[in-house]
Amino acid sequence: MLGPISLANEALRVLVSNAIEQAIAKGDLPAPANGLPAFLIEQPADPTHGDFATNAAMAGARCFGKPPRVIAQAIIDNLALEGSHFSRAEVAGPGFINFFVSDSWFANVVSRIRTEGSAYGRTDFGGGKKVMVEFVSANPTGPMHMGNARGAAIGDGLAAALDAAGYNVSREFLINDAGNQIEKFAKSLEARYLQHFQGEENVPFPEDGYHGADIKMRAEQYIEINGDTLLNLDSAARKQSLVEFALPMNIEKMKTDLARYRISFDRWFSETSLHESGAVKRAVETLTARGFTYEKDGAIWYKNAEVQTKALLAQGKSQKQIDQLELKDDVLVRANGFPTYFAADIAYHANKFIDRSYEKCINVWGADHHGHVARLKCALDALGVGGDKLDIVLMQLVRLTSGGELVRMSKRTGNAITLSDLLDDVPIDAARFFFNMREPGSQLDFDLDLAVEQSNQNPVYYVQYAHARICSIAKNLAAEGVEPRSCCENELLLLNEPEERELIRELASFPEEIIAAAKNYDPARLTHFAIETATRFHKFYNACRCKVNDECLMQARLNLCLATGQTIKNVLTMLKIDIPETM
RNA sequence: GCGCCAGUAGCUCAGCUGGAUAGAGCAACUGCCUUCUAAGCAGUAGGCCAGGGGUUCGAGUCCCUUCUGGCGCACCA
Repeated sequence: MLGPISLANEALRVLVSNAIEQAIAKGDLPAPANGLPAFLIEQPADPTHGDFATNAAMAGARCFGKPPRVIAQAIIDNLALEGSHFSRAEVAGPGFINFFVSDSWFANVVSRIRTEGSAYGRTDFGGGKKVMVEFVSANPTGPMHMGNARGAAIGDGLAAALDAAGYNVSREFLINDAGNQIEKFAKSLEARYLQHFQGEENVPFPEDGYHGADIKMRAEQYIEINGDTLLNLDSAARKQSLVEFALPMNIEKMKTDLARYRISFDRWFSETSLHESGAVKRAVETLTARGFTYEKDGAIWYKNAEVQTKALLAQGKSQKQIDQLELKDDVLVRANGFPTYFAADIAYHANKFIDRSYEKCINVWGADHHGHVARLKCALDALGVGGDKLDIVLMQLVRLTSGGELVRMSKRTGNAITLSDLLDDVPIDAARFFFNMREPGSQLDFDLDLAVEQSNQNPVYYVQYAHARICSIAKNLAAEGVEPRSCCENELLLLNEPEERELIRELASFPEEIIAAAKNYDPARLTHFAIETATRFHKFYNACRCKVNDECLMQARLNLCLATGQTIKNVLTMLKIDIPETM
């Protein structure tokens, strides 16, 4: 089932195509040599230009060898609009053909929303395709930061859009509980532990260690429970005990923070499990068997330069352009026998696509990882997995501002602001909405003051307010004994004020907006839609009263209000934002 | 040096994959509550879409180039 806009689009495409063929058959237009021109159906920004428009006449100017306006008239003369959702068509501007939908189309939109209820907006566009969105995947050695907060909101919003667009979606968090940063974590914990007993000045802190207060806190927590029992152990055993104590606590903290942020993952996937199961080893072996590795300086290397060069040549890049990239090979297994993160990542994605048969995987990454994208995709091709099934959403970083100034540190802790700090200060609704207001690719300034402020400046309240107003209208009418009932088409046809039409038009675009959000990996479309819908409702509210003497008109407007409320509820539910009935 | 992302009103940003007179919000100014929530609405003002070339019926949108900013070019992840 498609949305009302798509249905009209498709119908219109057929009508215009038929009209062109009819015009040619009748001799109104010459038969083109190279087939019919490709044309677009679009929605004009200005409502006086109709509800839909096509550029068919302008697109066909060359192949028909006539001025666009003449072609447009020939198409209109051959249109068969009877029985369609369109009432009339006219030539406009340089040769657009503007179409006006019939009144019944608007009436149908309202009754459709009322019938579909919480399902309105959902389509089967995705055809149940199995997709995964992997997001956050924060380093478990410390607390989550603002970038994770944005990634969390974007990933969850994207997953919601894909779900509503008819995909079978899973949300996943990769726990990087292996590799070098865990070793750094261990060394840092050990140093803090020893410092507690032997004095800070007597125990050097590792230069590349984690200096955050959270490390010290975990060491102290360990001491509180287990005391000085680790002092007599060798370093390896000591570090193991500390990591086994601290890591689960950090992971648990991430889970509670994210739960507070209203995000739940279908799976928390452990990187360690890939090493333990032999999956990483197998991935390296497969690449070796396919001839994509070699040994040098005791390490196993992956022939990245060769594989990527081949891919770039296939894309039409010149050898000279490729030479400038100075592509380098990558280590898969270090000289000390430990696999690199790159090897683990290859194995992880093989696991997603082969072992778990995902048809598409989308990873939300910070922009600082972009250098990794092409490499990983090509490596998956080399492995025979199909790198084109992996898409990466690169998200630019977040800057916090307050009073127009950049905020770098939390006043409370003196450390970088964490997700936990953010959630203490900013309402969850505001945070979720804000982080989904900009497309992932643009840098984001997060204004702390604005997010906290409960005023008209804060768009999330603007949207919620529209819903609360609708609830209030229904409540007031109910108090006078007016209960909503379903309206017949003739009653809904009374909704013909410009503000009513504008509102309905916006509501009708919801399914398409969800599909666009899913297709473009841009959940910001959902917040934009929510704001635009609220705007049109507020305009309608000021122009049209629901409480009127004409019972039919009153019911029709009440139905429109309820349809609007339902739509706002549906979009806010996707974003996991509260839907208050009073404010 | 090479690559990726961006540059639109004083500020924060949209601009529906090339369409008609470039739009919102904030900040400034002017109006609208004895009738469904004024967290709202209506209006005024604000622009060389970073600069320059090109592609075509038509460019903020696509290509080339210069400038500016962010990020990246590890046996880190």
